[in-house]
Amino acid sequence: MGRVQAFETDEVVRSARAVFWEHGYEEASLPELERATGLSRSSIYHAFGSKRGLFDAAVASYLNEIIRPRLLPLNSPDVTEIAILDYFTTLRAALAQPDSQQSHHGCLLLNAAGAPIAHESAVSVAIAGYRQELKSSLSLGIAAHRPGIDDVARLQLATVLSSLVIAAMTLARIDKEQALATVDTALELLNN
Amino acid sequence: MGRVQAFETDEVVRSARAVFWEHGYEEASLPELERATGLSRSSIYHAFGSKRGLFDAAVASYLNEIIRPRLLPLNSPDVTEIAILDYFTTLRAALAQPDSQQSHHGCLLLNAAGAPIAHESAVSVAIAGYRQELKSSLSLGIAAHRPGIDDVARLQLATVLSSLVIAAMTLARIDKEQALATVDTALELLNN
DNA sequence: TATATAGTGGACTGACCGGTTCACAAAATG
DNA sequence: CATTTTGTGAACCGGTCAGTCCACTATATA
Repeated sequence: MGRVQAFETDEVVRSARAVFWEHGYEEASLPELERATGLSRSSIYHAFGSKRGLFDAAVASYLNEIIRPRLLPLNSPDVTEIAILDYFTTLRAALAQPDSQQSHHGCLLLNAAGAPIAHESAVSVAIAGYRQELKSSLSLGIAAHRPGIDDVARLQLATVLSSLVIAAMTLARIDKEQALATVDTALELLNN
Repeated sequence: MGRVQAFETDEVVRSARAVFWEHGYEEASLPELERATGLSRSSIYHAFGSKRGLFDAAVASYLNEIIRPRLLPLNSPDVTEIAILDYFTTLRAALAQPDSQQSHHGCLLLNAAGAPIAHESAVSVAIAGYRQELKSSLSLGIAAHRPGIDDVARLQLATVLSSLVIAAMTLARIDKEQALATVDTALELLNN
């Protein structure tokens, strides 16, 4: 029995995730990934197979650690009446925070949507799935927030709100004011 | 007096625009731009100064030839009651068309929003300006569509509709059904 | 000590990148 | 024909890329 793996895979993936989030898949270089993870390329290739393999792990990490925790309260069996308000308030706070990755780089997945990597089936499926998950979660939050709402109106509002999220994330690295104003519109719609 | 420039600058920029639209700034290579424009790199550099100079011209071309013509009816002094419905119907048709660039690649500017090039001030300013222009135009269309609407509601609806546009464009290269459904939601909101 | 595996560092492969240079050809005018 | 400008093609510069290879070191267990 030989040497045991010394690094934490999740920790390495988090570091790599930050690089992909900032630069995108294509512009994230091996030297930069080496620096961020603290591993040499031999170790990276041994653990993940390829740069693309590391990217796939980063996408999964992003969904599990950044996206889904924020959607959790909406997907809870006892989702509260204000869970959806909290979701947007939390999102707004994240976008407003001066030194957060969300604030500077928007959404890793939505950024990938506009990049060449989106042509990879697995990547576009992941992004499409994220959007559906977002809509579905918001729909549950809307139902809890407005118990009497009919299905058609609820799904429509879910489409609108998820689109406001996408727009805000897209604008995050372009114009902070417009991004925050977009989230504010979501909150206004919910408070009407 | 010597040789006259033989190529049409606008035509060259259109060809280059198609390459940047499909690949993004970073992944658009000089050889690919040479192939698409039919010019050698010497001529490209002579006419545009750099790859970035060509990209800037492509962005201007995109705004002037793709974006603004579609917003024109909304910005007209005698904007019709159904101009905004026409806008979304036309957008939907473009996204539904199997072999159009919009259908395959979404929006050149919004794709750039998630790319490293967005860190260039001039690029992010162009994207922020496009979003404001879109909102402003939609606001005019909303006013014509619903003459009695108050300012607050109109601006809110403009934010919502422009976000639906952004979401649809982002989803265009990811999931055609979701992209079209997003535009449908905009039309439903207007027909309520 | 032997065995087995993780991890490194750097050289290497083969390819490509944006941008520059320049001799030469093409084309327009005088 | 001379002059001037556009446009080409290819070599070149200096650099970078993802991925491979391998001798070597480190580490854990028996």
